[in-house]
Amino acid sequence: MSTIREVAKVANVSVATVSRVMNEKGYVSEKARVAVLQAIKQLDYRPNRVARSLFQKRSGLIGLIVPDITNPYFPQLARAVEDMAHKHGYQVILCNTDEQFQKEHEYIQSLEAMHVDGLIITTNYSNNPNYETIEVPIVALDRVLQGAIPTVTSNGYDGGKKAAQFLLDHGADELVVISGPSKLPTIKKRRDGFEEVAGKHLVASIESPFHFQGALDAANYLFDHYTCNGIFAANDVIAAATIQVAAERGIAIPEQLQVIGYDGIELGQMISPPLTTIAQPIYQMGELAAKLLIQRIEGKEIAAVHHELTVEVIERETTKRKDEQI
Amino acid sequence: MSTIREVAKVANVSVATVSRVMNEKGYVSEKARVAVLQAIKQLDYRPNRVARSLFQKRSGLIGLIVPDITNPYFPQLARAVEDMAHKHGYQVILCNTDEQFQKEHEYIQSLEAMHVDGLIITTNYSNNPNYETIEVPIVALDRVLQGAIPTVTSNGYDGGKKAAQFLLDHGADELVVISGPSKLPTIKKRRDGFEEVAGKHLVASIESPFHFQGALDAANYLFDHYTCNGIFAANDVIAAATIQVAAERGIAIPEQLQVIGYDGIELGQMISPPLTTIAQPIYQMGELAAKLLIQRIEGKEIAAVHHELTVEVIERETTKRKDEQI
DNA sequence: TTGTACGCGTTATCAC
DNA sequence: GTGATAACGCGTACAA
Repeated sequence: MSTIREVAKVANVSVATVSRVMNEKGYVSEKARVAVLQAIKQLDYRPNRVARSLFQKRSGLIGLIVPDITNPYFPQLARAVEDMAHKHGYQVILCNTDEQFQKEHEYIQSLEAMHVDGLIITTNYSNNPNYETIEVPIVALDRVLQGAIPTVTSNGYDGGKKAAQFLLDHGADELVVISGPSKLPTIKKRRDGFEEVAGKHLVASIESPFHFQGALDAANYLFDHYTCNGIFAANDVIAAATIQVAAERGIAIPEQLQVIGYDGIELGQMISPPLTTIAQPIYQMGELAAKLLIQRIEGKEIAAVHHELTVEVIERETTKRKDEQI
Repeated sequence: MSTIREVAKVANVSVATVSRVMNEKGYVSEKARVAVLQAIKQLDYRPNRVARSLFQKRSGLIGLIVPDITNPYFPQLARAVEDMAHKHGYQVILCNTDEQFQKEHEYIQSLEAMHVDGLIITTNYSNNPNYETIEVPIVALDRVLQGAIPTVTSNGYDGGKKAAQFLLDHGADELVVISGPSKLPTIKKRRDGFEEVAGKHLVASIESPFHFQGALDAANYLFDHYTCNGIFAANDVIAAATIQVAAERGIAIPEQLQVIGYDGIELGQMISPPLTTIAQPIYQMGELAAKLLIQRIEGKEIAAVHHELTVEVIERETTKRKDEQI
């Protein structure tokens, strides 16, 4: 890899001139310009981003911290973040915390030490007081962080209410919610909204991990202990596990049991029957988070507001048709 | 963020001493050591990785280039790579090429310019002659690159053969393979293996994109033009789409049609009926690729060999039981 | 219009 | 044992 000095030598100018040509700053004669351009091409010169970062104190890197990349929700989010970042000339460093506080902490330290320009965080631990001490700009995505940190989520409370209303409207009257870990505020809201509308029709409210294997256990527990005809799962993976277990037990969906998920990931279309779900605008959420972050990075003061995007029901085949319910 | 100079000042020593303490190199008196440690703690000093990279010419970063992170196969791979990298003190930069040559090229340039220590590449374009000119160590994962580049794949040829044999053994005698883009050598092998064993039982061989939507189209095309009772899909996503379309058309699986996928991603367990598939050792592949890369980075000369891991059939419910077939 | 020289934060090589 | 000091490659005052 050649350096700016070699280019200067080949072009018979000084490094300053090369730099000026590269960054299109300051005056440089046409003759020098073409000589430099020529030399750059000849040597396949690309500026060393490390040295540049050191000087400029910006790295062009955005850290994206997710709890579990094998949960398909996060790749879709990551994809949106990456697209937007790429569009603005940033690169994304993706880190997996495994839901472990320790790993999250390590990654944040590490990313700060490598001078990322900003951080998008989709994990949170209520007992973590550190976010306020982080010097780089942060945006929280899908989860809510303490402190004055801009946040992007979907309206889970409304989503929960819509799910309950939808099930009731379609003839289910014994409702269950399989929530995720309720220590996550965004998750708790989904359950709260659901329970409020479900009212006296609520049969049970249980918790499940987000990963498929754990959700299978939760679903088995549910069917062992309760009977119901309408289930709201806190995410689509849990819904898929629920459907899987129902199928094993010979419970007909949607005839005997209606299921509605949350997220709107592609998985919902892949399973049979295709999943009715409360869809978050995942791509927009990722884009918005990235956009907010980049604005902050580039100096615009943005309010530490909470952006709560609306969700909508996508009706597929794990719920009854309106005309079937009668 | 405080610098080494500030630490030196607080501890009343020179920066050299601080550096020695940090890196545990060279002699330093116990008294100086505790003073430095004390100062480091007090200032919450962490060395600037950018400056360190500039000097050492290593960044502690590994670039991982994938074609599509929303295809669940790649997150599982990424997860393995990341775990192994993390274990050795490296961080992973994940980049999405969208199967576009242009983006891949940009990312590689960019990653080189930021002095990543190595590259793991899971995309390839037969018309890309550039890999040989890249200066950092490279390992190819799941795809085969030209030039003397170590490669990790699964034995797709054997996988294809196993799939055909399995279908034949379970009573299917009109076989179809829905392959992925055949310009990818690893994909082509799966098809070749299948076709060889299928022999005169092969009814059709069609191609499909890897993403779900495209695979739906391919499956519809298939059912419009051919009849068959055994399908081998080049990956699990295509298999899921095929099953979806079959369900829509009222084709009973596995009674009328048996389906076998390839990959062994978690999705296979999530769909109904659960998917019989040729499982790659995904996690091991990711680990191995990362391990090979790190070995090369750290100076060990490793042969540019092709590591081809074995695959195995995971029998689930999209194929008939042996005892049912009669 | 162009070149010299310095600083960014770190590590390594010398003298002391 | 320890402290100056010279790199690493880049960008930019400032002088020419």
